[in-house]
Amino acid sequence: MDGDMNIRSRQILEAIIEDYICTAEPIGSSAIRSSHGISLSTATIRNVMADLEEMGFLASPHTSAGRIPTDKAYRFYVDSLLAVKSVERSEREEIRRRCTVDGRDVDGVFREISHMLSSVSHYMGIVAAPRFNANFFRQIDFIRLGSRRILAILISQSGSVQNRIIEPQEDISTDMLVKMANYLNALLQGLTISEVKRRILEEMQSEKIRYDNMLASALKLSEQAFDENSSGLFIEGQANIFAQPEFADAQRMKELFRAMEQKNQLLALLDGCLKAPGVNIFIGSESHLNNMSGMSLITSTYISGKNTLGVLGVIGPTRMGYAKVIPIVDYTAKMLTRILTVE
Amino acid sequence: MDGDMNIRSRQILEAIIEDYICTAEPIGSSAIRSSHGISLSTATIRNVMADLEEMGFLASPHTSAGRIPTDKAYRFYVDSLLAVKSVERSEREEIRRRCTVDGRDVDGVFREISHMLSSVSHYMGIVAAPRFNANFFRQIDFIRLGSRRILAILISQSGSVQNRIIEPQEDISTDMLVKMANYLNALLQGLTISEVKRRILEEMQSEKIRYDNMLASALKLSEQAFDENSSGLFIEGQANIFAQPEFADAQRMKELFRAMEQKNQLLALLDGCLKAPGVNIFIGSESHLNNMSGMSLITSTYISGKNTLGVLGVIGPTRMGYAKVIPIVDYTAKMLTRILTVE
DNA sequence: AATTAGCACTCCAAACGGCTGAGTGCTAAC
DNA sequence: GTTAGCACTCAGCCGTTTGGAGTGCTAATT
Repeated sequence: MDGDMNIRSRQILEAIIEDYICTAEPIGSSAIRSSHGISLSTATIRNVMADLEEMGFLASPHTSAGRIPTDKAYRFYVDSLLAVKSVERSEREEIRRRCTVDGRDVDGVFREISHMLSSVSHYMGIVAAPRFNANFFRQIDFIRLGSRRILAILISQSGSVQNRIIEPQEDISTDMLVKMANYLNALLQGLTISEVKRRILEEMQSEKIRYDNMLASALKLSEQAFDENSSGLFIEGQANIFAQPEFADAQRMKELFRAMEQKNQLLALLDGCLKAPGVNIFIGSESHLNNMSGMSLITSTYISGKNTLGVLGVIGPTRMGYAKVIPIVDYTAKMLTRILTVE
Repeated sequence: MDGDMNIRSRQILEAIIEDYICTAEPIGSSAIRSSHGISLSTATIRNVMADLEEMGFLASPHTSAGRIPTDKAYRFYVDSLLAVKSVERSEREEIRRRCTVDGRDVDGVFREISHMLSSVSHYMGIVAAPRFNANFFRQIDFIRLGSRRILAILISQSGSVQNRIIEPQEDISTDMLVKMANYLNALLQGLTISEVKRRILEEMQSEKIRYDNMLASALKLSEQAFDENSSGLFIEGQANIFAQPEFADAQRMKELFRAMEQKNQLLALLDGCLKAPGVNIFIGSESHLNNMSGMSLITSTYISGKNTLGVLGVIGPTRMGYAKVIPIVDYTAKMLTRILTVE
C-alpha cells in the first residue's frame, strides 16, 4: 500500500510474475536469482518476498512452496511494470489474413475473428457483435411463410441482418405485407433502432392509427420484430484452455464452462467496455463474474466512423501472457475497425 | 455370434447393461443377483458372463474387476432387449413449451431446441438446421453497404435466411442493385437452391449475357452469394457432459472437445441420416468419427410436408440412458416437424 | 448334465510410513 | 543493510502392506 515499492522490490515482483506466467509453478527465492540477473543472496530475496506477501502481492500455497502472484500483483504488473511487446510479424499476417469479409456472412465475420483470436493467443477468443440497438435502421421486410406465420427481416445501416418469426393473431396477405413494409420503411428511415422502438410506441398511441387496421397491425408486427433477443456473442477456442495446466483438474474446467454458458453476464461486462474505448483489462475477481476467479479478460473496442460498435477480446487464466496478448487484442480491434469502415 | 443367446444369457446381459448405465462401474456376478430378481448362484452367472465375454459382448478392465458392456452389447441391447419408455409428462411439457417459433429468429429456434435437448436428456443436444441447398429459392436482395461492399440476403421457401458480404471489383449503384435483384428473382423463381447454382452457371455461358454488363455482374454476384459456407450445426450443453464420471479425467474431455470442433465430420454423418427417416442410433465406433469412441449418438429426422429438412439428436456416452433418450429425441423431432408444418 | 459351494488366486486401490528436497523464517555474523 | 548458516516444514514420491472385490476352477450336489 505505502510507497515502499523501491526498484528492487519491483524487479523481484516482476521476475516472479514473469517466471510464474511461464511455468505455472510457485517461484522460490533461488529461481529468481538464477533466471534474472539479480545479484542478491537468496536470503535478501526472501526478505523482500516476505514484504511483498505482507503487502498483498504474493501468496504461498503452503510453507515450503514458493510464492505465486495475487490478482493485485498482476494489476500492478500491467499498470506499472509491463513492457508491451509489438505484435510479431507472423501473427500480424495471420490476423490480417483472417480479418476479411468477402464471401462471409455477417455472423461469420465475427465468429472467424473470435476463432482467430483464440488460435493466435492460445486462449479463448471472444467477440461481441454490434448491438443491433445501437444501429441505424435501414430496412424491414416481411415474408409470408404460412397462414399465420411471418418472417420479418431487419437490416441495419452497418449491415447487421436480423430475422424474426412472428405468429400474428390473424392471417395477413402477401400484398398487405408489402404495404406494411413500405409504410414502416418510410416511417422509420434514418432513426436508430432504439428510436425506432420509441417511435413505434408513439405511433401506436396516435389517433389516426386507431382507425386504420392495416397500420395498426403493421406497427404491432414491427414491435415484435424489434424485440431484442439474440445474444451475438461468439466465444471460440474453448478447447485451447485445456492445454493450460491450471485446468488439468476437471472441477475447475467444469466451473469455467458453466461461466461461459452465462453469456448474459459476460455480455453485460462487455457492454460496459463500450463506454471505455481502447484496451481494458479485467484481472481475476475484477470482472465480478461468477466462477471467473483465476481468469483474466483483455478487451478492446472496435469502431466504425464515430460509432463504437462492439467489443472483442481474449479470456485466459490470470497467469496470462499479457505482454503478448494485449497488443494482439489491440491490433485485432484496429483491423476490425478498418474492415468495417468502408469509404 | 451363433444363436446361443438363450433367455438367461439375455437377461443377464440386460441386467449388466442396465446396471452399468446407472453406475458406470464394472459389474460383478454378485451385483446382478441382488439387483435383478435373477435366482441363480454367482458361479452360474460367472459361467454365463465368461461365455458372453467370449462372444464379444463383455469386457473386463482387469481380472479382478467386474465386466463392462462392449459396443456390440449396446447394439444388441437397443436392437433386441430395449423396452423403450414413453416420454414422461413433465418432459413432454418442457419439450412442447420450448418448441416454439414466435418471436425467435430462425437460428434461434434451432439453437433453443438443441439447448432443450441437452437439458432434458442431460447429455449434449445437437441440431442440424435445414441445408440451404435442399431448399427452394424464394428471394434475393442486395443492399449496398459501401463503395465496394454489398450485402446479399437470400431467403428460402422454408424461411431460412442467409446473408453474404460481397466485395465486387467495381462499385455498383443502389439502383443497379435493385435491377439486378429483380432480374435474378424472376430468373430463379421456383428452383431449388442447387438448381439455382446450375442455372446461374448455364446463364453465364449464354450469348446474350456477354453483351449485357449488368446481367453479367448480377450473375457473378449471385454466384458468390450462393457459395455455401455456414455450417448450421448447433451443439449445446457441453457442460452437461462434465457431470458424467467417464469424463472426470481431463484428457478424455479434451479429446471430446476436439471432436466437437470438427463440425464438418459430424455434419457429414448427420447428412447421411437424412436418407434414413426416423430414429437412428450410432454406438461408439459405429459413427466412424475420430475421438468419438465411448460416445453414442441418437438422431431423428424432422420434416416439413414431404421434405426431410434436417436432423436433430443427442450425443452422450455409450453408457447412455437409451430407454429414456430415444423417445425424447423421437418426440422432439415430431414436435419440430409439427411447428415447421404450417397450414 | 446342469448347477452350486468352496477355495485359491489375482489385482486394484487405499492406507501407511519413510525419505527427499525445495523452500522458508530466523538469527547471528559480516 | 546484506548475507551465511541452520533448523524447520511440508508436499510429493516410492515401496510396502493390507483389504476386498471378483474371478476361474474343481469337486460336490441335484
